[in-house]
Amino acid sequence: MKEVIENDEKQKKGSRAREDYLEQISNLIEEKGYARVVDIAQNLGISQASVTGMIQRMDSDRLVSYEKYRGVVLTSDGERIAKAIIKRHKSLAEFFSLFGLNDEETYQDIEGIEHHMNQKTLKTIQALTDELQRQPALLERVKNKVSTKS
Amino acid sequence: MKEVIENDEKQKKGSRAREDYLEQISNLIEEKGYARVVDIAQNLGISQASVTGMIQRMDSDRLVSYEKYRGVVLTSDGERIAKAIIKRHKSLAEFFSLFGLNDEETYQDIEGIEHHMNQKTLKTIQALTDELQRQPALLERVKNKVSTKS
DNA sequence: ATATAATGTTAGTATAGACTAACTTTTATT
DNA sequence: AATAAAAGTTAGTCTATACTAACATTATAT
Repeated sequence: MKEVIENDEKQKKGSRAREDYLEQISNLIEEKGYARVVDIAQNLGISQASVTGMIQRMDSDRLVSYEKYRGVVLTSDGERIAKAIIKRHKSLAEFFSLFGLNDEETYQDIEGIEHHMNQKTLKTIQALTDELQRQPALLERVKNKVSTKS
Repeated sequence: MKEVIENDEKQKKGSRAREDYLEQISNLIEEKGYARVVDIAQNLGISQASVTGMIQRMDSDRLVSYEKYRGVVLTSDGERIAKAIIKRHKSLAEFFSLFGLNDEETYQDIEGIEHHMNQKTLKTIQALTDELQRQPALLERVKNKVSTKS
């Protein structure tokens, strides 16, 4: 019984949508010092009303702290999740940009992928990035392989 | 007007859930020659009733062809999408298994990731896999880096 | 061939997350 | 301070996808 409730909560806290909100909120606070509904909506490409609804739910889940007409701030849980997702995003972006993959399409890929990557997998990507950065010749060979692929 | 309809259709056909169904159905047909509701449900970890409902919707979308109490088969559209997603799955599985990442956790990662990877990104992964397979020493260096990472 | 088990379907329900329209509050401009 | 614009909220709706319970069909075993 308890198990089920805990699983549900974990599921909710870590949902794709919530992670996207947390990422944007964190970025906005970083950039401008605050996160407004209108900007979150803009960055996520959804309506303001949807954002208001979601941040209310996220407040119930203790991911953010919200007071009507005032801004949103991250709780420690929210902060932790946001940091993790942003770190993943950066690692993936760095990895793909090695190959000149940093257009809009790849950005979409990253946004999709970043939610599904555990620590171990992420570390492998990071190690690979590191190695490729140290070996430009190797990187070139791989890049060449991509363009001449079947 | 037309744009909107086309986008909606594309969205529906390519949804995460539908891709998962197509992948499992294709795998089942490959393995056993047919795809039963009970097996699809089993493989996806959901109820039989949910599968029945979904394959009915997928029949409307022309992703599968379905007749009550008879099996499900893939249409050419379904086949095409299934092939693409399975190819992505295999490429990713091959890549990660290079690093000994092929446990249950990584499998989950792959299932999440495979839906969000365009052709260009996939080719890069494949080229990298190829290069690492040809250079065991390089692979070892990267693997070693992972285990001694901060 | 009938009883039982396995499989499949229907009907009704729930939930997450989006939407629009209408309304309220806050901020900016004169 | 009055008003217009911008931002935020509420209420109600929609869709995708899952669920359970009850029922229907098909397959299996005696």
